[in-house]
Amino acid sequence: MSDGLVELLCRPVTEAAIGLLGWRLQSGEGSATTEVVLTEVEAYGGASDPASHAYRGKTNRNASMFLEAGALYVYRSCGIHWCANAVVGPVGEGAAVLLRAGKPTKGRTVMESRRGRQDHLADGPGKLCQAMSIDGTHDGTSLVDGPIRLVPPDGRADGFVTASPRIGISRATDRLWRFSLGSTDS
DNA sequence: CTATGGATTCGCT
DNA sequence: GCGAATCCATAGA
Repeated sequence: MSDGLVELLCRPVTEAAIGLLGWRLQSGEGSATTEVVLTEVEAYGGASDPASHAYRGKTNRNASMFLEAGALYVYRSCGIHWCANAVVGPVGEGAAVLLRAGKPTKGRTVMESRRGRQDHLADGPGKLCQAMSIDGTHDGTSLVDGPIRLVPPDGRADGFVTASPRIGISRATDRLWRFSLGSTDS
């Protein structure tokens, strides 16, 4: 059932990140429903990951990162764009999976309208949030039962998983914790 | 209290 | 390919 998500997110952060590939991120309702298939994620550990916001401990800003698995952690990058993370592990762990990019499957027109563009609707963390209409008000909400939902892949995920260095950070770049899903259908 | 940096994106050359 | 735009929390004195 819906507990599949929580079970997945209770596994080690790298496995959870890989497992999340192919899942569908859903937001909105009715005609405004938007849905993307996750094609790119990044794993972020807790205190042992220098690149993680949770590295220096729990703060007001990243408090949601320390919630239980299945919570949504939204933060602001460079004060302009929003980035969405799925919290991983037990309460207090501080691990999360950054949802970097996705492929629009539903509500594409709505996304185009929100983004004001026809291309690159959700191929970046900030773009993904804008396309899905995720902002600070969704910080700390549940991905199982909330405005932003994560639902299992319909069938088996086609394609292959590629591991590569994380992007946009200055520390621990040697960890191949960025996972992208190469689809067989392009 | 003031200074600095960040998991980004967009536009121009 | 490179630089600018922009908000807030943390660190230091």
